[in-house]
Amino acid sequence: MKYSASEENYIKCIYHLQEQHEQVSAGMLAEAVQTKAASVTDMLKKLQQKKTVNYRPYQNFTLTETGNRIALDVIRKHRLWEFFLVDKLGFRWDEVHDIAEELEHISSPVLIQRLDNYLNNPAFDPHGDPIPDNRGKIKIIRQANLTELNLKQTYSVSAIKDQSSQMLDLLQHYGIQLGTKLKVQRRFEFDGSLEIKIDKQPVATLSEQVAKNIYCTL
Amino acid sequence: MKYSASEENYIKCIYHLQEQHEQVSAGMLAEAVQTKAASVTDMLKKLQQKKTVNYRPYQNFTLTETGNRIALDVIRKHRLWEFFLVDKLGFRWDEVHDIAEELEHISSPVLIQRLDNYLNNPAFDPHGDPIPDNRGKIKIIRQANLTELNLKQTYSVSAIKDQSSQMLDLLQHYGIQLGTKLKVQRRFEFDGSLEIKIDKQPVATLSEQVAKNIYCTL
DNA sequence: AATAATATTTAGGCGAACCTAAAAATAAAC
DNA sequence: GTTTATTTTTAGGTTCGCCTAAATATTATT
Ligand SMILES: [Mn+2]
Ligand SMILES: [Mn+2]
Ligand SMILES: [Mn+2]
Ligand SMILES: [Mn+2]
Repeated sequence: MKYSASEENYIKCIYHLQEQHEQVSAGMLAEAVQTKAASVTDMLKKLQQKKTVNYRPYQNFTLTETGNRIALDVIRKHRLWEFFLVDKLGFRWDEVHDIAEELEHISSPVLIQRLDNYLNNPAFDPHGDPIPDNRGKIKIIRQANLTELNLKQTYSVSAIKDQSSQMLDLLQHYGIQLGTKLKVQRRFEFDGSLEIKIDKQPVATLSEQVAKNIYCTL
Repeated sequence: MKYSASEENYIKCIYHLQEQHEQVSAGMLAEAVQTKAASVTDMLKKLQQKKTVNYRPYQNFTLTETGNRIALDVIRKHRLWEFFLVDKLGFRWDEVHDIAEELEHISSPVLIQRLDNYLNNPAFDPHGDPIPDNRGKIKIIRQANLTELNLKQTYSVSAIKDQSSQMLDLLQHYGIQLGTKLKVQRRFEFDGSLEIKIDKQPVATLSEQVAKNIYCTL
Protein backbone atom coordinates (compact mmCIF):
# COMPACT_ATOMS: atom_id res chain seq x y z
CA MET A 1 0.00 0.00 0.00
CA LYS A 2 1.15 3.52 -0.78
CA TYR A 3 1.26 6.29 1.83
CA SER A 4 1.39 10.01 1.17
CA ALA A 5 4.04 12.21 2.75
CA SER A 6 1.34 13.57 5.01
CA GLU A 7 0.21 10.14 6.15
CA GLU A 8 3.81 9.15 6.80
CA ASN A 9 4.34 12.23 8.94
CA TYR A 10 1.29 11.48 11.05
CA ILE A 11 2.30 7.84 11.48
CA LYS A 12 5.82 8.76 12.45
CA CYS A 13 4.54 11.30 14.95
CA ILE A 14 2.23 8.81 16.60
CA TYR A 15 5.17 6.46 16.95
CA HIS A 16 7.30 9.09 18.65
CA LEU A 17 4.45 10.10 20.93
CA GLN A 18 3.98 6.48 21.95
CA GLU A 19 7.64 6.32 22.90
CA GLN A 20 7.15 9.09 25.42
CA HIS A 21 3.60 8.74 26.67
CA GLU A 22 1.41 5.90 27.83
CA GLN A 23 -1.58 7.31 26.00
CA VAL A 24 -1.70 9.32 22.79
CA SER A 25 -4.57 11.76 22.20
CA ALA A 26 -5.77 13.72 19.19
CA GLY A 27 -4.69 16.97 20.79
CA MET A 28 -1.15 15.80 21.33
CA LEU A 29 -0.95 14.63 17.76
CA ALA A 30 -2.29 17.93 16.45
CA GLU A 31 0.41 19.74 18.38
CA ALA A 32 3.08 17.34 17.12
CA VAL A 33 2.18 17.57 13.41
CA GLN A 34 1.55 21.30 13.69
CA THR A 35 -2.04 21.23 12.61
CA LYS A 36 -5.52 21.56 14.08
CA ALA A 37 -7.44 18.88 15.94
CA ALA A 38 -10.10 18.74 13.23
CA SER A 39 -7.47 17.75 10.67
CA VAL A 40 -6.21 15.05 12.98
CA THR A 41 -9.67 13.54 13.21
CA ASP A 42 -9.88 13.42 9.42
CA MET A 43 -6.52 11.72 9.18
CA LEU A 44 -7.24 9.25 11.98
CA LYS A 45 -10.32 8.06 10.13
CA LYS A 46 -8.27 7.61 6.99
CA LEU A 47 -5.46 5.81 8.78
CA GLN A 48 -7.94 3.55 10.48
CA GLN A 49 -9.37 2.62 7.09
CA LYS A 50 -5.87 1.73 6.01
CA LYS A 51 -5.44 -0.29 9.20
CA THR A 52 -2.39 1.55 10.41
CA VAL A 53 -4.05 2.84 13.56
CA ASN A 54 -6.43 1.45 16.19
CA TYR A 55 -8.91 4.22 16.66
CA ARG A 56 -12.38 4.77 18.05
CA PRO A 57 -13.98 8.21 18.28
CA TYR A 58 -13.15 10.14 21.44
CA GLN A 59 -10.72 7.43 22.56
CA ASN A 60 -6.97 7.46 22.66
CA PHE A 61 -5.39 5.48 19.84
CA THR A 62 -2.37 3.35 19.00
CA LEU A 63 -0.48 2.23 15.93
CA THR A 64 -1.27 -1.23 14.58
CA GLU A 65 1.56 -3.61 13.77
CA THR A 66 1.62 -2.35 10.19
CA GLY A 67 1.52 1.20 11.43
CA ASN A 68 4.52 0.51 13.58
CA ARG A 69 6.35 -1.01 10.65
CA ILE A 70 5.69 2.03 8.48
CA ALA A 71 6.82 4.40 11.22
CA LEU A 72 10.08 2.52 11.62
CA ASP A 73 10.63 2.63 7.89
CA VAL A 74 10.19 6.40 7.75
CA ILE A 75 12.40 6.85 10.81
CA ARG A 76 15.03 4.65 9.18
CA LYS A 77 15.01 6.85 6.11
CA HIS A 78 15.05 10.04 8.14
CA ARG A 79 18.04 9.00 10.21
CA LEU A 80 20.01 7.50 7.35
CA TRP A 81 19.64 10.74 5.41
CA GLU A 82 20.68 12.72 8.50
CA PHE A 83 23.75 10.55 8.78
CA PHE A 84 24.52 11.11 5.12
CA LEU A 85 24.11 14.86 5.41
CA VAL A 86 26.50 15.11 8.36
CA ASP A 87 28.98 12.41 7.45
CA LYS A 88 29.26 12.97 3.70
CA LEU A 89 28.09 16.49 3.02
CA GLY A 90 29.55 18.08 6.15
CA PHE A 91 26.41 19.59 7.64
CA ARG A 92 26.26 20.34 11.35
CA TRP A 93 23.69 18.34 13.25
CA ASP A 94 21.43 21.26 13.90
CA GLU A 95 21.00 21.80 10.16
CA VAL A 96 19.88 18.39 9.00
CA HIS A 97 16.47 17.80 10.50
CA ASP A 98 14.34 19.84 8.11
CA ILE A 99 16.08 18.47 5.04
CA ALA A 100 15.70 14.90 6.30
CA GLU A 101 12.05 15.69 6.93
CA GLU A 102 11.68 15.98 3.16
CA LEU A 103 14.10 13.26 2.10
CA GLU A 104 12.42 10.67 4.33
CA HIS A 105 9.47 10.59 1.92
CA ILE A 106 11.43 9.53 -1.16
CA SER A 107 9.85 6.22 -1.95
CA SER A 108 12.55 3.96 -3.36
CA PRO A 109 13.42 0.99 -1.13
CA VAL A 110 16.46 0.12 -3.22
CA LEU A 111 17.73 3.68 -2.82
CA ILE A 112 17.64 3.38 0.95
CA GLN A 113 19.26 -0.02 0.88
CA ARG A 114 22.10 1.30 -1.23
CA LEU A 115 22.43 4.43 0.85
CA ASP A 116 22.63 2.28 3.96
CA ASN A 117 25.44 0.22 2.47
CA TYR A 118 27.23 3.30 1.21
CA LEU A 119 27.22 4.69 4.74
CA ASN A 120 28.41 1.34 6.14
CA ASN A 121 25.16 0.52 7.86
CA PRO A 122 25.35 3.02 10.68
CA ALA A 123 23.45 2.05 13.83
CA PHE A 124 23.01 5.61 15.12
CA ASP A 125 22.25 8.95 13.57
CA PRO A 126 24.19 12.17 14.25
CA HIS A 127 22.04 12.88 17.31
CA GLY A 128 22.71 9.47 18.78
CA ASP A 129 19.28 8.10 17.90
CA PRO A 130 19.19 4.49 16.70
CA ILE A 131 18.65 3.76 13.00
CA PRO A 132 16.24 0.85 12.43
CA ASP A 133 17.58 -1.80 10.05
CA ASN A 134 15.68 -2.82 6.92
CA ARG A 135 13.50 -5.14 8.96
CA GLY A 136 12.61 -2.45 11.46
CA LYS A 137 14.93 -3.75 14.17
CA ILE A 138 16.45 -1.17 16.45
CA LYS A 139 19.71 -1.62 18.28
CA ILE A 140 18.89 -0.83 21.89
CA ILE A 141 21.65 0.48 24.08
CA ARG A 142 21.44 0.86 27.82
CA GLN A 143 21.78 4.52 28.44
CA ALA A 144 21.08 6.93 31.24
CA ASN A 145 20.74 10.63 31.65
CA LEU A 146 23.73 12.58 32.83
CA THR A 147 21.80 13.52 35.97
CA GLU A 148 21.46 9.87 36.97
CA LEU A 149 25.04 8.67 36.50
CA ASN A 150 27.25 7.39 39.30
CA LEU A 151 29.75 9.99 40.43
CA LYS A 152 33.45 9.68 39.54
CA GLN A 153 32.83 6.98 36.99
CA THR A 154 33.69 7.42 33.29
CA TYR A 155 30.92 7.22 30.70
CA SER A 156 30.61 7.82 26.98
CA VAL A 157 28.13 10.35 25.55
CA SER A 158 25.63 8.49 23.38
CA ALA A 159 22.77 10.84 22.55
CA ILE A 160 21.57 14.41 22.78
CA LYS A 161 17.86 15.04 23.15
CA ASP A 162 17.64 18.73 22.30
CA GLN A 163 18.95 19.14 18.77
CA SER A 164 18.84 22.91 18.43
CA SER A 165 21.73 25.01 17.20
CA GLN A 166 21.86 26.65 20.63
CA MET A 167 22.47 23.27 22.23
CA LEU A 168 25.07 22.35 19.60
CA ASP A 169 26.76 25.66 20.26
CA LEU A 170 26.90 25.00 23.96
CA LEU A 171 28.17 21.45 23.53
CA GLN A 172 30.89 22.62 21.18
CA HIS A 173 31.93 25.16 23.76
CA TYR A 174 32.28 22.42 26.36
CA GLY A 175 33.99 20.08 23.88
CA ILE A 176 31.21 17.55 24.16
CA GLN A 177 30.06 15.41 21.23
CA LEU A 178 28.86 11.87 20.65
CA GLY A 179 31.47 9.49 21.97
CA THR A 180 33.08 11.97 24.34
CA LYS A 181 34.25 10.30 27.54
CA LEU A 182 33.41 12.16 30.72
CA LYS A 183 32.77 11.72 34.41
CA VAL A 184 30.57 13.59 36.84
CA GLN A 185 32.66 14.84 39.75
CA ARG A 186 29.84 16.08 41.89
CA ARG A 187 26.29 17.22 41.88
CA PHE A 188 25.07 20.36 43.65
CA GLU A 189 21.85 19.87 45.48
CA PHE A 190 20.89 23.53 45.29
CA ASP A 191 20.30 23.83 41.54
CA GLY A 192 21.06 20.32 40.31
CA SER A 193 24.09 21.56 38.38
CA LEU A 194 26.89 19.08 37.66
CA GLU A 195 30.64 19.40 37.74
CA ILE A 196 32.07 17.31 34.92
CA LYS A 197 35.55 16.33 33.82
CA ILE A 198 36.67 15.50 30.32
CA ASP A 199 40.21 14.25 29.67
CA LYS A 200 42.68 17.06 28.93
CA GLN A 201 40.09 19.68 29.61
CA PRO A 202 39.51 21.83 32.68
CA VAL A 203 36.64 20.98 34.97
CA ALA A 204 33.35 22.44 33.77
CA THR A 205 29.93 23.03 35.26
CA LEU A 206 26.69 22.16 33.49
CA SER A 207 23.26 23.40 34.48
CA GLU A 208 20.65 20.77 35.19
CA GLN A 209 18.75 22.00 32.13
CA VAL A 210 21.68 21.10 29.90
CA ALA A 211 22.48 17.87 31.73
CA LYS A 212 18.96 16.60 31.23
CA ASN A 213 19.54 16.56 27.47
CA ILE A 214 22.69 14.49 27.55
CA TYR A 215 22.68 10.68 27.67
CA CYS A 216 25.54 8.26 28.21
CA THR A 217 25.98 4.53 27.59
CA LEU A 218 25.94 2.31 30.65
CA MET B 1 8.46 32.43 -4.63
CA LYS B 2 7.72 28.82 -3.81
CA TYR B 3 6.83 26.26 -6.48
CA SER B 4 5.09 22.94 -5.92
CA ALA B 5 6.55 19.70 -7.25
CA SER B 6 3.81 19.73 -9.86
CA GLU B 7 4.61 23.24 -11.00
CA GLU B 8 8.28 22.37 -11.18
CA ASN B 9 7.54 19.37 -13.34
CA TYR B 10 5.49 21.43 -15.77
CA ILE B 11 8.14 24.14 -15.97
CA LYS B 12 10.90 21.61 -16.56
CA CYS B 13 8.86 19.90 -19.27
CA ILE B 14 8.23 23.15 -21.09
CA TYR B 15 11.95 23.81 -21.01
CA HIS B 16 12.75 20.42 -22.53
CA LEU B 17 10.06 20.82 -25.17
CA GLN B 18 11.49 24.20 -26.12
CA GLU B 19 14.87 22.56 -26.63
CA GLN B 20 13.43 20.29 -29.29
CA HIS B 21 10.64 22.27 -30.93
CA GLU B 22 10.21 25.78 -32.25
CA GLN B 23 6.72 26.00 -30.83
CA VAL B 24 5.28 24.38 -27.72
CA SER B 25 1.55 23.62 -27.55
CA ALA B 26 -0.78 22.56 -24.76
CA GLY B 27 -1.20 19.15 -26.32
CA MET B 28 2.51 18.47 -26.41
CA LEU B 29 2.83 19.50 -22.79
CA ALA B 30 -0.09 17.30 -21.76
CA GLU B 31 1.64 14.35 -23.40
CA ALA B 32 4.96 15.22 -21.75
CA VAL B 33 3.64 15.55 -18.20
CA GLN B 34 1.33 12.57 -18.67
CA THR B 35 -1.88 14.40 -18.02
CA LYS B 36 -4.90 15.73 -19.88
CA ALA B 37 -5.07 18.95 -21.88
CA ALA B 38 -7.63 20.45 -19.50
CA SER B 39 -5.20 20.11 -16.62
CA VAL B 40 -2.52 21.80 -18.68
CA THR B 41 -4.79 24.78 -19.28
CA ASP B 42 -5.36 25.09 -15.52
CA MET B 43 -1.66 24.98 -14.84
CA LEU B 44 -0.77 27.41 -17.63
CA LYS B 45 -3.10 29.96 -16.11
CA LYS B 46 -1.49 29.50 -12.74
CA LEU B 47 2.03 29.67 -14.14
CA GLN B 48 1.16 32.79 -16.04
CA GLN B 49 -0.05 34.39 -12.82
CA LYS B 50 3.30 33.53 -11.31
CA LYS B 51 5.01 35.02 -14.36
CA THR B 52 6.92 31.91 -15.27
CA VAL B 53 5.25 31.46 -18.63
CA ASN B 54 4.15 33.72 -21.48
CA TYR B 55 0.73 32.47 -22.32
CA ARG B 56 -2.38 33.63 -24.11
CA PRO B 57 -5.41 31.36 -24.63
CA TYR B 58 -5.24 29.18 -27.75
CA GLN B 59 -1.71 30.35 -28.49
CA ASN B 60 1.56 28.52 -28.15
CA PHE B 61 3.55 29.58 -25.11
CA THR B 62 7.10 30.06 -23.85
CA LEU B 63 8.91 30.24 -20.54
CA THR B 64 9.71 33.70 -19.19
CA GLU B 65 13.21 34.46 -17.99
CA THR B 66 12.24 33.46 -14.46
CA GLY B 67 10.59 30.33 -15.83
CA ASN B 68 13.81 29.45 -17.57
CA ARG B 69 15.78 29.99 -14.41
CA ILE B 70 13.50 27.71 -12.41
CA ALA B 71 13.68 25.01 -15.07
CA LEU B 72 17.47 25.10 -15.04
CA ASP B 73 17.45 24.85 -11.28
CA VAL B 74 15.27 21.76 -11.31
CA ILE B 75 17.34 20.23 -14.08
CA ARG B 76 20.48 20.96 -12.11
CA LYS B 77 19.07 19.13 -9.11
CA HIS B 78 17.82 16.24 -11.23
CA ARG B 79 21.17 15.68 -12.90
CA LEU B 80 23.27 16.14 -9.77
CA TRP B 81 21.19 13.52 -7.99
CA GLU B 82 21.52 11.20 -11.00
CA PHE B 83 25.27 11.65 -10.86
CA PHE B 84 25.24 10.89 -7.15
CA LEU B 85 23.14 7.77 -7.59
CA VAL B 86 25.44 6.35 -10.25
CA ASP B 87 28.79 7.58 -8.98
CA LYS B 88 28.34 7.06 -5.24
CA LEU B 89 25.57 4.53 -4.81
CA GLY B 90 26.46 2.36 -7.79
CA PHE B 91 23.18 2.48 -9.67
CA ARG B 92 23.10 1.78 -13.41
CA TRP B 93 22.02 4.69 -15.53
CA ASP B 94 18.75 3.16 -16.52
CA GLU B 95 17.69 3.01 -12.86
CA VAL B 96 18.20 6.58 -11.75
CA HIS B 97 15.67 8.67 -13.63
CA ASP B 98 12.56 7.94 -11.57
CA ILE B 99 14.36 8.42 -8.27
CA ALA B 100 15.87 11.71 -9.46
CA GLU B 101 12.39 12.72 -10.54
CA GLU B 102 11.49 12.75 -6.85
CA LEU B 103 14.77 14.03 -5.44
CA GLU B 104 14.78 17.04 -7.77
CA HIS B 105 11.96 18.58 -5.72
CA ILE B 106 13.81 18.67 -2.40
CA SER B 107 13.91 22.35 -1.71
CA SER B 108 17.17 23.11 0.08
CA PRO B 109 19.60 25.25 -1.94
CA VAL B 110 22.42 24.64 0.51
CA LEU B 111 21.89 20.89 0.17
CA ILE B 112 22.40 21.09 -3.56
CA GLN B 113 25.43 23.31 -3.23
CA ARG B 114 27.02 20.88 -0.82
CA LEU B 115 26.08 17.90 -2.95
CA ASP B 116 27.64 19.60 -5.96
CA ASN B 117 30.89 20.13 -4.09
CA TYR B 118 30.84 16.61 -2.71
CA LEU B 119 30.58 15.28 -6.26
CA ASN B 120 33.37 17.63 -7.40
CA ASN B 121 31.13 19.86 -9.47
CA PRO B 122 30.44 17.48 -12.32
CA ALA B 123 29.61 19.12 -15.65
CA PHE B 124 27.69 16.17 -17.09
CA ASP B 125 25.25 13.63 -15.73
CA PRO B 126 25.50 9.85 -16.29
CA HIS B 127 23.66 10.16 -19.60
CA GLY B 128 26.03 12.80 -20.88
CA ASP B 129 23.58 15.65 -20.36
CA PRO B 130 25.07 18.89 -19.06
CA ILE B 131 24.52 19.92 -15.43
CA PRO B 132 23.71 23.63 -15.06
CA ASP B 133 25.87 25.40 -12.47
CA ASN B 134 24.32 27.27 -9.55
CA ARG B 135 23.77 30.30 -11.78
CA GLY B 136 21.99 28.27 -14.43
CA LYS B 137 24.96 28.26 -16.82
CA ILE B 138 25.34 25.20 -18.98
CA LYS B 139 28.62 23.99 -20.41
CA ILE B 140 27.95 23.57 -24.09
CA ILE B 141 30.00 21.04 -25.98
CA ARG B 142 30.06 20.73 -29.73
CA GLN B 143 28.68 17.32 -30.44
CA ALA B 144 27.24 15.44 -33.36
CA ASN B 145 25.22 12.34 -33.91
CA LEU B 146 27.05 9.16 -34.79
CA THR B 147 25.29 9.15 -38.17
CA GLU B 148 26.83 12.49 -39.09
CA LEU B 149 30.48 11.87 -38.18
CA ASN B 150 33.32 11.87 -40.66
CA LEU B 151 34.39 8.36 -41.56
CA LYS B 152 37.66 6.89 -40.25
CA GLN B 153 38.12 9.64 -37.73
CA THR B 154 38.24 8.97 -33.96
CA TYR B 155 35.63 10.53 -31.69
CA SER B 156 34.65 10.27 -28.05
CA VAL B 157 31.14 9.26 -27.00
CA SER B 158 29.58 12.14 -25.07
CA ALA B 159 25.89 11.45 -24.66
CA ILE B 160 23.15 8.86 -25.13
CA LYS B 161 19.66 10.06 -25.94
CA ASP B 162 17.62 6.94 -25.23
CA GLN B 163 18.18 6.04 -21.59
CA SER B 164 16.25 2.81 -21.37
CA SER B 165 17.65 -0.38 -19.87
CA GLN B 166 17.38 -1.97 -23.30
CA MET B 167 19.69 0.66 -24.72
CA LEU B 168 22.10 0.30 -21.80
CA ASP B 169 22.08 -3.44 -22.34
CA LEU B 170 22.94 -3.01 -25.98
CA LEU B 171 25.67 -0.48 -25.31
CA GLN B 172 27.24 -2.72 -22.71
CA HIS B 173 27.24 -5.54 -25.22
CA TYR B 174 29.13 -3.36 -27.69
CA GLY B 175 31.43 -2.04 -24.97
CA ILE B 176 30.24 1.51 -25.46
CA GLN B 177 29.93 4.02 -22.64
CA LEU B 178 30.49 7.71 -22.09
CA GLY B 179 34.07 8.53 -23.04
CA THR B 180 34.54 5.51 -25.29
CA LYS B 181 36.74 6.33 -28.30
CA LEU B 182 35.47 5.02 -31.60
CA LYS B 183 35.53 5.57 -35.32
CA VAL B 184 32.99 4.91 -38.01
CA GLN B 185 34.58 2.71 -40.71
CA ARG B 186 31.74 2.89 -43.19
CA ARG B 187 28.09 3.58 -43.61
CA PHE B 188 25.73 1.33 -45.58
CA GLU B 189 23.35 3.26 -47.79
CA PHE B 190 20.77 0.50 -47.79
CA ASP B 191 19.69 0.64 -44.15
CA GLY B 192 21.87 3.38 -42.72
CA SER B 193 23.74 0.92 -40.53
CA LEU B 194 27.26 1.79 -39.40
CA GLU B 195 30.40 -0.27 -39.06
CA ILE B 196 32.31 0.98 -36.04
CA LYS B 197 35.70 0.22 -34.54
CA ILE B 198 36.68 0.53 -30.91
CA ASP B 199 40.29 -0.04 -29.83
CA LYS B 200 41.04 -3.65 -28.89
CA GLN B 201 37.60 -4.76 -29.95
CA PRO B 202 36.42 -6.49 -33.09
CA VAL B 203 34.59 -4.44 -35.69
CA ALA B 204 30.87 -4.11 -34.90
CA THR B 205 27.78 -3.04 -36.78
CA LEU B 206 25.16 -0.71 -35.37
CA SER B 207 21.70 -0.20 -36.79
CA GLU B 208 20.75 3.34 -37.72
CA GLN B 209 18.16 3.25 -34.94
CA VAL B 210 20.89 2.71 -32.38
CA ALA B 211 23.33 5.13 -34.00
CA LYS B 212 20.80 7.93 -33.87
CA ASN B 213 20.89 7.80 -30.08
CA ILE B 214 24.64 8.15 -29.72
CA TYR B 215 26.45 11.50 -29.71
CA CYS B 216 30.16 12.26 -29.87
CA THR B 217 32.25 15.33 -29.09
CA LEU B 218 33.60 17.21 -32.08
C1' DA C 1 -14.93 31.16 -48.38
C1' DA C 2 -17.41 27.60 -46.24
C1' DT C 3 -17.06 23.34 -43.98
C1' DA C 4 -14.81 19.66 -41.61
C1' DA C 5 -11.26 18.13 -38.44
C1' DT C 6 -8.42 19.10 -34.57
C1' DA C 7 -6.81 21.57 -30.58
C1' DT C 8 -7.86 24.13 -26.59
C1' DT C 9 -10.65 26.00 -23.09
C1' DT C 10 -14.63 26.08 -19.96
C1' DA C 11 -17.81 23.99 -16.81
C1' DG C 12 -18.58 21.09 -13.28
C1' DG C 13 -16.83 17.56 -10.16
C1' DC C 14 -13.63 14.74 -7.17
C1' DG C 15 -10.12 13.45 -3.52
C1' DA C 16 -6.49 15.02 -0.45
C1' DA C 17 -5.23 17.92 3.14
C1' DC C 18 -6.01 21.66 5.38
C1' DC C 19 -9.09 25.38 7.93
C1' DT C 20 -12.97 27.76 11.27
C1' DA C 21 -16.98 27.55 13.92
C1' DA C 22 -20.48 24.88 16.09
C1' DA C 23 -22.01 20.65 18.29
C1' DA C 24 -21.22 16.69 21.07
C1' DA C 25 -18.77 13.79 24.21
C1' DT C 26 -15.67 13.15 27.93
C1' DA C 27 -13.26 14.64 32.07
C1' DA C 28 -12.88 17.73 36.02
C1' DA C 29 -14.79 20.45 39.72
C1' DC C 30 -17.97 21.33 42.90
C1' DG D 1 -24.42 13.68 40.87
C1' DT D 2 -24.79 18.05 38.61
C1' DT D 3 -22.53 21.55 36.51
C1' DT D 4 -18.53 23.33 34.22
C1' DA D 5 -14.41 23.03 31.54
C1' DT D 6 -11.86 20.65 28.13
C1' DT D 7 -11.33 17.68 24.30
C1' DT D 8 -12.89 15.79 20.15
C1' DT D 9 -15.83 15.43 16.30
C1' DT D 10 -18.91 17.21 12.71
C1' DA D 11 -20.32 20.49 9.30
C1' DG D 12 -19.15 23.29 5.83
C1' DG D 13 -15.56 25.70 3.17
C1' DT D 14 -10.85 26.45 0.68
C1' DT D 15 -6.91 25.35 -2.41
C1' DC D 16 -4.45 22.22 -5.32
C1' DG D 17 -4.12 19.11 -8.97
C1' DC D 18 -6.48 16.21 -11.44
C1' DC D 19 -10.62 14.33 -14.31
C1' DT D 20 -14.71 14.02 -18.20
C1' DA D 21 -17.80 16.10 -21.20
C1' DA D 22 -19.29 20.02 -23.65
C1' DA D 23 -18.34 24.37 -25.86
C1' DT D 24 -15.37 27.16 -28.56
C1' DA D 25 -11.43 28.56 -31.17
C1' DT D 26 -8.01 27.39 -34.60
C1' DT D 27 -6.35 24.95 -38.59
C1' DA D 28 -6.90 22.10 -42.60
C1' DT D 29 -9.56 20.59 -46.56
C1' DT D 30 -12.38 21.06 -50.26
MN1 LIG E 1 8.55 14.45 6.84
MN1 LIG F 1 18.09 12.63 14.32
MN1 LIG G 1 9.90 15.48 -10.85
MN1 LIG H 1 19.97 12.36 -17.07
